[in-house]
Amino acid sequence: MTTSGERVRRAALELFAERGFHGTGIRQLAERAGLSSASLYHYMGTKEDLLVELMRTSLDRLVAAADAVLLAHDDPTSRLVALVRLHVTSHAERPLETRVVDDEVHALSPQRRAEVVALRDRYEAAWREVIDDGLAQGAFAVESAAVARRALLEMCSGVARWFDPAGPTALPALAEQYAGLALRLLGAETATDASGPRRVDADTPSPV
Amino acid sequence: MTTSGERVRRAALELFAERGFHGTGIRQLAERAGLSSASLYHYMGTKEDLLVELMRTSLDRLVAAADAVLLAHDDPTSRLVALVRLHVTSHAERPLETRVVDDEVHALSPQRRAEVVALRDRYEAAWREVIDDGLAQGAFAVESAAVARRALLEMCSGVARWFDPAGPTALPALAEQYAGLALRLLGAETATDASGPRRVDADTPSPV
DNA sequence: GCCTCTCGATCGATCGATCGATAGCATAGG
DNA sequence: CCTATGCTATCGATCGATCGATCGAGAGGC
Repeated sequence: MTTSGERVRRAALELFAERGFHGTGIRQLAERAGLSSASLYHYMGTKEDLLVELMRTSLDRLVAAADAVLLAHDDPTSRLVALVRLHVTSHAERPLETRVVDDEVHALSPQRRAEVVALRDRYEAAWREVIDDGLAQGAFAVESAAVARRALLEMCSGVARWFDPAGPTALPALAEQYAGLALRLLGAETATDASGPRRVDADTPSPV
Repeated sequence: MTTSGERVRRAALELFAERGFHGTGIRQLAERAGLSSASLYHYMGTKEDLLVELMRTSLDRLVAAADAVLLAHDDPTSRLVALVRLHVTSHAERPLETRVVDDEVHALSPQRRAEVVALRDRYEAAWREVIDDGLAQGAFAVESAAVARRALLEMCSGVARWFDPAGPTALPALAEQYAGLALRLLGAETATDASGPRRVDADTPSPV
């Protein structure tokens, strides 16, 4: 059984992802959730509160998963592979959440935005640590760690905008491809074979 | 001298990029342009017409520049480097245009969206051709041309969201870095040195 | 006397949000 | 067992504000 509260959140997720926060009206939200617009307010604060809640839920999970990755792995290469798998998998499996998080930050008031951005920064700090360590240890070789990190994050986030579960590439294979692309981009020394996927950490279960 | 029409377009560009299409009101637009909301309509059709015009202008330039790249270069490697330079440079120099194009497509009605998406697809077709050719000729080595193309485009587009002209990396150097990252990601055979920038085509002037 | 440009006033529609009321269900008091 | 009380869930009606857009009018140059 799904509760009305869950239906409200689901409706908001779908509509915010599809039409954007400002493009979604309270009445559309209510209709999608199967409620009147008045009843909506029994399950949420303001419309912005609802958006923040969706973002926080999504980012909390991502941050926790990233922390788990750092705990489960030691060397920068396997950590990076695990982070890429995590990011690609979660963006492909939850495109609505991640699209809302990535695209609707601008709709938040300054205070709420700061809160959400702080969470996002905490997540990206894991990437920063891994890439910096890899550079310091000589496992990676790039001119700028900051540039490489941003390039990698944007590249992996894009998956949420085009991945189709019914498409030619299954998700696990896609995550492996991205891990290989990321290692090559970083100049990882293990990347000598130009075409095959890299199986640095094949027996780790999907962390999301 | 700047005409009122130019000021309207500039205001729309800034506000659509900052607050989004649906987050920008006609009256904000007018205030930023230094006009009344009624006068606005002397220089535009509907608000959506204005958005489409901004997108088309930006995409037309991008498509023309990509076509010029294909004309000016023959082999896939130098073509790809030129495309990356073009994309990164234009996204860094015109972050407002590119953010509007990349983020506000969802605000368009189906017909207008189809028109804009067709333009964007025409641009991306240049990337597809270059990557497919490079794979066929053995210059690149990736599992999936489609995956690599999307990863590259997302990675390069992200520049518009964070590049700071006053930051530590100047734009030409950044474009070179991205060209190097892209070649490594594609498994280009020339990418043997792991750290230095690649100067495959250093004497081509910036095409945007 | 047209043509370009600008504006105040205002249109109907929709916005996010709140109100008081009602129905259903639980639990406690007699 | 009955009913009084209180809590959860729901809604129609409506609030003031703002939305995108239009109107007729005026100002100024050609």
